[in-house]
Amino acid sequence: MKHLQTFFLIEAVNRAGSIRKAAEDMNLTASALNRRIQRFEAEFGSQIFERLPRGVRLNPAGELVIQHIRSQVSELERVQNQVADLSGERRGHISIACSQALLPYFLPAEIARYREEHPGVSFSVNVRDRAQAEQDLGTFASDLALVFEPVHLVDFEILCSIPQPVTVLMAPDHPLATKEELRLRDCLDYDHILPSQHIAVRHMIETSAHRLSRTTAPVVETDSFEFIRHYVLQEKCLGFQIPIGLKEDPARPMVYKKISSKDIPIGHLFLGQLKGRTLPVAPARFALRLTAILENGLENGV
Amino acid sequence: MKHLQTFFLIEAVNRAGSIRKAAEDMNLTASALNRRIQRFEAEFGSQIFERLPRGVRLNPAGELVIQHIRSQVSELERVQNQVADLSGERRGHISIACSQALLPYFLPAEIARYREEHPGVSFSVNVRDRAQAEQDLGTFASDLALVFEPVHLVDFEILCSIPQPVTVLMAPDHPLATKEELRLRDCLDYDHILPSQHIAVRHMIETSAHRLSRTTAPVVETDSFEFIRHYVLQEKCLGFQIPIGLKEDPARPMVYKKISSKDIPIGHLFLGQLKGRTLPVAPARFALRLTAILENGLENGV
DNA sequence: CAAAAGTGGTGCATTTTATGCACCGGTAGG
DNA sequence: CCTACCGGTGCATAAAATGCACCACTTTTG
Repeated sequence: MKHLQTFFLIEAVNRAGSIRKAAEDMNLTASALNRRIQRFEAEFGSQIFERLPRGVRLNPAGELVIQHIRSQVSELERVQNQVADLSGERRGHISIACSQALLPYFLPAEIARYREEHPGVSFSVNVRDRAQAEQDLGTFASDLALVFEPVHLVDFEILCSIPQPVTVLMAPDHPLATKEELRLRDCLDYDHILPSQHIAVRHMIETSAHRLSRTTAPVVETDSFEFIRHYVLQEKCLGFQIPIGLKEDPARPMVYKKISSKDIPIGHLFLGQLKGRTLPVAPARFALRLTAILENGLENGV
Repeated sequence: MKHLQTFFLIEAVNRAGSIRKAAEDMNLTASALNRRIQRFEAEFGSQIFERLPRGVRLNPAGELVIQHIRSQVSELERVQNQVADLSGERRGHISIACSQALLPYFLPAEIARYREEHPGVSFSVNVRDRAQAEQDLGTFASDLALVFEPVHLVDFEILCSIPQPVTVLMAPDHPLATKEELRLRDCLDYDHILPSQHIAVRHMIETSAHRLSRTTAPVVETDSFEFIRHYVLQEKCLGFQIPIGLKEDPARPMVYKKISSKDIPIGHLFLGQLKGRTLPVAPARFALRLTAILENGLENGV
C-alpha cells in the first residue's frame, strides 16, 4: 500500500531511534527519509519527533500519531479481509498472545482444527506473560490474548473467561499422590519446583503461602512450564500449573491434583481483545469459536 | 494531507458517478484519475468500481472501502485536534445534524455560549429529518445528531434524551387559550396547521387521531416550523410543536399548551452519535455539555 | 584539548513517478 | 448510421522523490 509508506517510515524511525539508522533499515538515504518526516510534520501541523543530539524520539503528539498509524493499518487489513471474505474464500491472519499453559495442548489442537476448515487462514502464536500480552493488544501486535489472570484489565475487553484452579503435578509414586484433598501446607512440606516470580501461578501461591504464614522454598525455579512438567518425573518433587496445560499421557504417567480452593482462590483464564477495536473477520470468527469451546468445557478431563 | 489524495479522488468518483466528471471536479485529466483508480485497485487487491457503459459505480467491496475512507479521515482529524488540544488551545470543528425545533432558540444560544469560551471551535448546523440525521452520522457527515423521536436507532448511540410533549400553539384570543386541560379531540375540532408527513410530530398526531377514530384536516401543511409559528398569529388556527422550539416572546404574544399525555404519548428528544465511534475532542466536549444542560432542565419555561 | 564519530538538516543533479494529450474501442440513444 | 458519451492506453512531458556531497552541531574518545 503505497500511501501508507510514510507511516511505515515513521514507525521505522521510532524503532531505530534515529533517522539515519531507520534510513538504512528501509533502504533509503537519510536525506530522503529526513525530508519525508519533515514534510509529514508540515502537513500534519505539528512536530512528531523531538530532535535530540543522539537521534530523535517521539513527542506526545507523535505517540498519538503512531497509535493512529497502527490502528489505521489494522483497519485497512480488516477491510481487505472483509472484501476477501465476501468474494468467497475465507482468508486472513490471526495473531495470538498467550500464556505458556496454552502451548502444549489447547492452542495447537484448536488452531489445527480451525485450519482444517479454513486453510487460507494463517496464525502467529506469541508467548507473552500477562503484562506483555495486554501491551501487545494495545500496539496491534496481537489480535487476541489468551492469558491466565491478566493484570491491568484497562483496554482489555474480556470475550470470555473460564476457571482454572491451581493444580499440583507429581510422579505417581509421590507420597501425596494418594491423598484425598490436597492442601497447600502439605505441598510446601515437600520439595517443589515453581515458576518464576512474574508468572501468575507463582504469584497466587506466594500470596496464599503468606496468608498461611508459610514461605515457599523451591528447589528449582524456572520460566518454562515445559521444564516443570518434565522435571517432576526426574526428581521427586511437586510442580504447579493450571489444568489447560495438562493432559493424561499413558506414556508418561503423572498425577494431577487440584489444590483446595480454601487455600488458593480459583484463578481464571481470559480470552480478550483490545477494548473498542473491531477485529478483522478471521480473528473475530476464531474468537467466537474459542469462546464456544471454552464455555462448553474442555475435553482433557484434568 | 497528501497521502489521502487517492481517497478523496475515490470519493469524488463515487459522487460524480463517472471518472471523467470526477476528473473535472478535481482539476485532473480523466486519464490521470483513471490510472490512480486502477493503481489503487491493484494495490488493494480487488476492484472497487464496477464499470458500466455510462460510467462507474461502487461495488460491494467499494462500499466497504469508502466507509473505511470516511472513518480514516475522521480519525485523522480527531488525532490532529487531540494534538492541538494538548498544545493548549482548544480548537476543532463540530458538525451537528438536528431537527428544526432546535433552530430558533436552543442551538443558537448554546453554540454561541460555547464559542464564547472556545473561539477556536467552529460549527456546522445541518437541518435533517430524523432518518437523514442518522444517515449523516453513518457517513461521518455529522458528529452529533439532536433529533426528536429518531427512527432506526441502529448505529445510533444515545448520549442523552429528554421528554418533549407535543405542544399546541395558538393566538391568545383563540377559544382554547383559556381551557384547563387540552385534549386532542378538542384541537381537531378547530382549524389547524400541521407539519408534513415525515415530521415526527405529525406522525404522532396522526397515530393518536387514528386511535380516537378521528382524522386530521389541516388547513395548511408545511415543512417549516418557523412558518407554523408565524401563521397561527395570522389566521385563527392551532399549530403543533415541541417545547424546545418555543419561547415566550413579549413582542409576539402566543399561548402554548401541552396536549394531555392521555391522548398523545410523550415523545423524546435524543442526542446521539454514531455507535462505536470515538468522537474528536471538540464534539465530545460539546456533547457532554449539551447532555448536562438538557438533563438539568431547559431555561425557557414552556 | 582535539580528533572522531555520531546526529539532523540542506542545495543541487538525477531518477522515478505522476500527469496531460491524443487516441482507441465500446455502448447508448437518437 | 451517427453523435456523444464512457473507460482504457502509449508516449512525451512535468512534477516529485531520491541520492550525493556537504554543513553545523554534540558527544565520545584518544
